[in-house]
Formats: sequence, C-alpha cells, structure tokens
Amino acid sequence: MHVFWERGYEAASISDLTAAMGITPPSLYTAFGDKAQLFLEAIERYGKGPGGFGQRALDEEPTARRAVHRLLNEAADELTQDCHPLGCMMVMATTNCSVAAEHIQTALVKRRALGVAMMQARIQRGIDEGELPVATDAGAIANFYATVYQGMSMQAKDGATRGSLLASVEMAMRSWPVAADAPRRAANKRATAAS
Amino acid sequence: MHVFWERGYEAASISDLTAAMGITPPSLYTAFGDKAQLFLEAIERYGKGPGGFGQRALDEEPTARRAVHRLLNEAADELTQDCHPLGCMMVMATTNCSVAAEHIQTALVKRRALGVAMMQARIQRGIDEGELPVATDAGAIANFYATVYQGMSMQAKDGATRGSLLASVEMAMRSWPVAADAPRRAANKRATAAS
DNA sequence: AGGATTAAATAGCGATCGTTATGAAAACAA
DNA sequence: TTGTTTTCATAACGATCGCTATTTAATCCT
Repeated sequence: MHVFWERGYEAASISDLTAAMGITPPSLYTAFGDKAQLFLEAIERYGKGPGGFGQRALDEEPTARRAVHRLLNEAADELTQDCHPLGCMMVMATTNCSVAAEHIQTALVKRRALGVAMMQARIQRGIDEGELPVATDAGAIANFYATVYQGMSMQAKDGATRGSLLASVEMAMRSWPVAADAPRRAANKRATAAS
Repeated sequence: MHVFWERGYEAASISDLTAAMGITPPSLYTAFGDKAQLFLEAIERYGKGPGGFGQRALDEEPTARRAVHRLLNEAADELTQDCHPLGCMMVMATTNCSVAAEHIQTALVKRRALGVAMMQARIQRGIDEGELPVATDAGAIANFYATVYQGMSMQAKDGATRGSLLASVEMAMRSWPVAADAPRRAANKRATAAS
C-alpha cells in the first residue's frame, strides 16, 4: 500500500512491490492475481485504514459543519504524517497514467466521486434538519470542500506543513453557508433591544 | 506539450511524443537533447501559453481581490476547455513518478511554489496599499487560493464542469479577508444614522 | 551533372516492464 | 523411508522503455 501510495499505480513496479513485501513475483501473482487487483486491494485497505477518517467524521459529528470541519482538520494531520507517504493515496495514485491504466484511473474517479457524494449527503441532512438554509446547494458545497481537500493533498505532497494546511482549513470554513436563522435571530435581538 | 499534459511526464512515451510530433526518435533527440529537456521546454511553453492567464490576472487587475478572483474564474474556463487536455499541466504532469524522475518532480514543485510566491506578492501589495488589513498573512491567503486552484485542477481532470468550478470559485472568494475599513465605515454609517 | 554534406529513417542497443514456465526445496502420506 | 504433493525461488518470456549507431535519402556547392 505504501509503495502504491508513494509512487502511484504505474510508477510502482512489481520489483518495488515484491521488495517491499519481502516476497517473490510468483508469490505475488498467486496471492493477488495481478498488479491491478493488488492495487485495488491496497486502495480498499487504505479506505478502511488511514483514509477512513473522512467517513468517521461525516458519521460521528452532530452537525454537518462540524463534520466537514473535522474532516479537513484530520486531513491536515493525516496528509502530513511522516509514518506514511504524504498526501491522499486516493488522490495521488493515478492523476496521470498511460492508456493501459485508464481503467484503474476511472475506478479511482468513481471512488473519489463516492466520497463527494457522502459529504453531499451529510450536508443535505444538515439542510433537512434546519442546520443550513433550505436554498443551500448541497452538491456545490460538497464539491467545494472536496476541491479544498484535493488541493490540500497536493500541497502536502509538495511539502506543505500541517500548520499551513490548518490555516487553509480555517479559511475554507469561512465559506460555510450562514445558518438561515442565525442572522435573523441576531436581527430580531437587535430589533427587540431597540424596541 | 499536449501529450505530456495528458499523460504526465513518465507515462508519455517517446513513441507517443514522436507520433504526435510527426517525427522520428533521432530527430527528437537531436532537436531537444533528451526527454527531460523536451519536457522542460514544454512546461515553459505552457507557462507562456495556456498557463499564462494566472500571471496576467495578477499583473493587470487593479486590486488583489479582483486579481485572485479573475485568476480563479479564468482557471475554471481554461481547465475545462476541450481544445486541450483537462486540468493544469503544471499540477498534473508529475504528481506521481518513479525514483528516476524525481528531479523533474522537484523542478515542478519549485515552479508551483513560484506561482504561489507571485500570488503572495500581489496580496502583500494589496496589504501595503491599504486594500487588506495590515494583520493579513499574505502567505496564508496565497496558500489557500493555491490549494483551491490545485483542487480545481484535479476536479477538472475528473470531469467537473466549468459551472461546477465557478461555483467553487464563488465559495472560495467568500473567504477573502474583510477590508479593514469596510466594516468600520459601515459601523460609522450606522452610528451616524443613529445619532 | 556529380561529389560532399546535411538531414532523417530504419533498425537495434541494453534495461526494465508485467508476467509466467520451470526446477528445487519442504511438508505431508503411506 | 519413500513417493507425492505443495511451496516457493530462479530464470526467462515477449513487449516496451529511453536512446543511438548505422544506413538511406535529400540538399547543397562547384
């Protein structure tokens, strides 16, 4: 998983992989079928392991805003840790590839879209529960924070620090839609105080 | 340039390149030296051609805010055009590579950092000219919008539409620092009206 | 027109790619 | 202990990688 994470799908050679695993090519092929299947298993392992923080944040936090905020904050941690490669494996593994690996590319595009869809669903729940204005476009919000997340992944790969990423997270959260009743309540309060 | 843009540095093979150029390998090597030099020339051409909109936006707009806003708006256009590959060549060309191409990788990291530095300089000018609060961290702002830009590039590669990217741009611009005197003036106006 | 020089194309270099056939060692059955 | 099965590593397969030596075609100068 780390080899694919570090190098990407195509640049990770079989000899890189077997060296890291401590096995020989025939063992790899009898155990995993071929390189593509091994990669998909590695991606799955990533999603359940180091890449699972997003899912957890979306599931566990009481509000959509806190969920997205926690997702990005934990991303800043995770993407810059030095016990594993920098950046998000899902983002970095196949940004560029030859025609031979396009099916892997499309598989990853689908997985990324799935992540956005999960975030969108959490935001929609926030709208339904009155946390966000009913006119909010959940898809647009999810797209934006997915964009920020993917950008953070690139920055981390380029050597950005945790602190730098956290600063970007705080800036991104300033774009969060204003709660429908918060300003109204404030306006009411002022009106009440004036009357 | 389009071949490197589409496939990335390593996945673009010499035969891909010669086929696209309509020449044979020896001609390529006598004209450009080797693959790495050809790539660097392609990157330079990209910066002066399709990738030049960022520089222009930063140079030509009267305020830092308008400069960044235009940069992102034009990026939404440029990154999704169908007359050339999707996404930003500078971002996509070497996100993942083998050990053999790491010097290319680091060269691109430097170029990306240069772009961020130019944006930071424009923002700092905005601070110096009173457009932005003196306490503003120009580096942090530049990092954030660079993050958004790189995320947009990934989204475009994954098939995001121009409209989707533009929506993210509008969201990102909501994070722009509030002008130091704008709220004060508003407050003064209210105070004046009350008195 | 014909020899000298430049240009480009064919063919192939060693190395590495993903993948697998083959042979040797280890574990088990009788 | 011997024969059988299983495990795993050595070695090599065809294909392609970046790159170049050699040969053919075109251009130039007299």
